[in-house]
Amino acid sequence: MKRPAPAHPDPEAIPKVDDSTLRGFVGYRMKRAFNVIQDDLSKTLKPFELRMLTYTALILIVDNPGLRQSQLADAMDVERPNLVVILDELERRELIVRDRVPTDRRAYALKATLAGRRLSEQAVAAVTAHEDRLMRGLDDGALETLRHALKTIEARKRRD
Amino acid sequence: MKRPAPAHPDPEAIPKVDDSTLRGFVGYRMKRAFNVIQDDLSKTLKPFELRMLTYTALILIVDNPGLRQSQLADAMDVERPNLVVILDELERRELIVRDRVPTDRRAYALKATLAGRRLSEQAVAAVTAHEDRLMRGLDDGALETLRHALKTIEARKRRD
DNA sequence: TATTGTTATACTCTATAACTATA
DNA sequence: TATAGTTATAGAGTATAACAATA
Repeated sequence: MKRPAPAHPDPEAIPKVDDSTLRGFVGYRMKRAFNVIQDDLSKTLKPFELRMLTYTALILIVDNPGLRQSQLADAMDVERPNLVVILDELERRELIVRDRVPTDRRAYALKATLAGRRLSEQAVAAVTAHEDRLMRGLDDGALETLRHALKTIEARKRRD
Repeated sequence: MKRPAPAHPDPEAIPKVDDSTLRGFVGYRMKRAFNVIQDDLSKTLKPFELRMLTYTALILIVDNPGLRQSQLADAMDVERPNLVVILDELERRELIVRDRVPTDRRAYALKATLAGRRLSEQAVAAVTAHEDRLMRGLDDGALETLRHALKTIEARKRRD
């Protein structure tokens, strides 16, 4: 019986889409690179039932005990309302607590529980392995230049 | 022995949130840098009533006349259904047309109209200026290293 | 049977306005 | 009045299943 033709019998038969105009832009390349990182990060965090946002929030709370929600929202560059559901999820899983601040009863002091600190430790180890995997092929000099370039771009942030 | 001298003796100076753990990850820096690029790009494209996705689609259609929707979706790394509304918008604005392919009546050959080519030309010029602004401060060597690093990361894409 | 484009749907991320309880 | 956290809501972006027309 006739087998269906192989997907790519001839490399010339599948003309690659020309994205040379877009390739000229760092933003285009960064979006594509970040998509790869994000995809791999999601898979890395899956076993811990964490997403990028819940992971980021957890680490920042572990590293900054007593943080207010508004400070965390500011640090994460998200609006306050969007943080609520993220913290609800971490609190429900008993990874963090929202302690009332005695001196300002409007605010909460965010703290990680022991379980939260343990999970963050494991997650950081997994994400470190994920980064090592993705950055393989870049030497120390290239990595340092990359970090510096990203910091420079971040510093161009508009506040209008 | 120097004390860490505060920039100005401001008692209201809020302590910065410590994100040193996250700063260790390129992914975190890239998300923050990309947010800045995306914000600025949105403002840059606003006068043309384009978003990142409609802009990307338009450029690829201009540069690849006759492209199929499935090829474009593949090139843009989006699922086919999500492309439909993007193309609907470009078609409604008469920037592109969906021509039937005579040899395969299931498919559409995407082509930019004259208006589409003109708009894409203007948009590319504006985005070029936006990139020049954002990348200011990076010398040619750093930029080249950045491009290469992003390509290397993109190439780590998983296909599972 | 497989593929192209489509519809319907759902989930995540993000942004704004308005509310509450404090200050 | 102003601020911290919340609720409600809406708009993007993304992913999957299922369908009609065509191969």
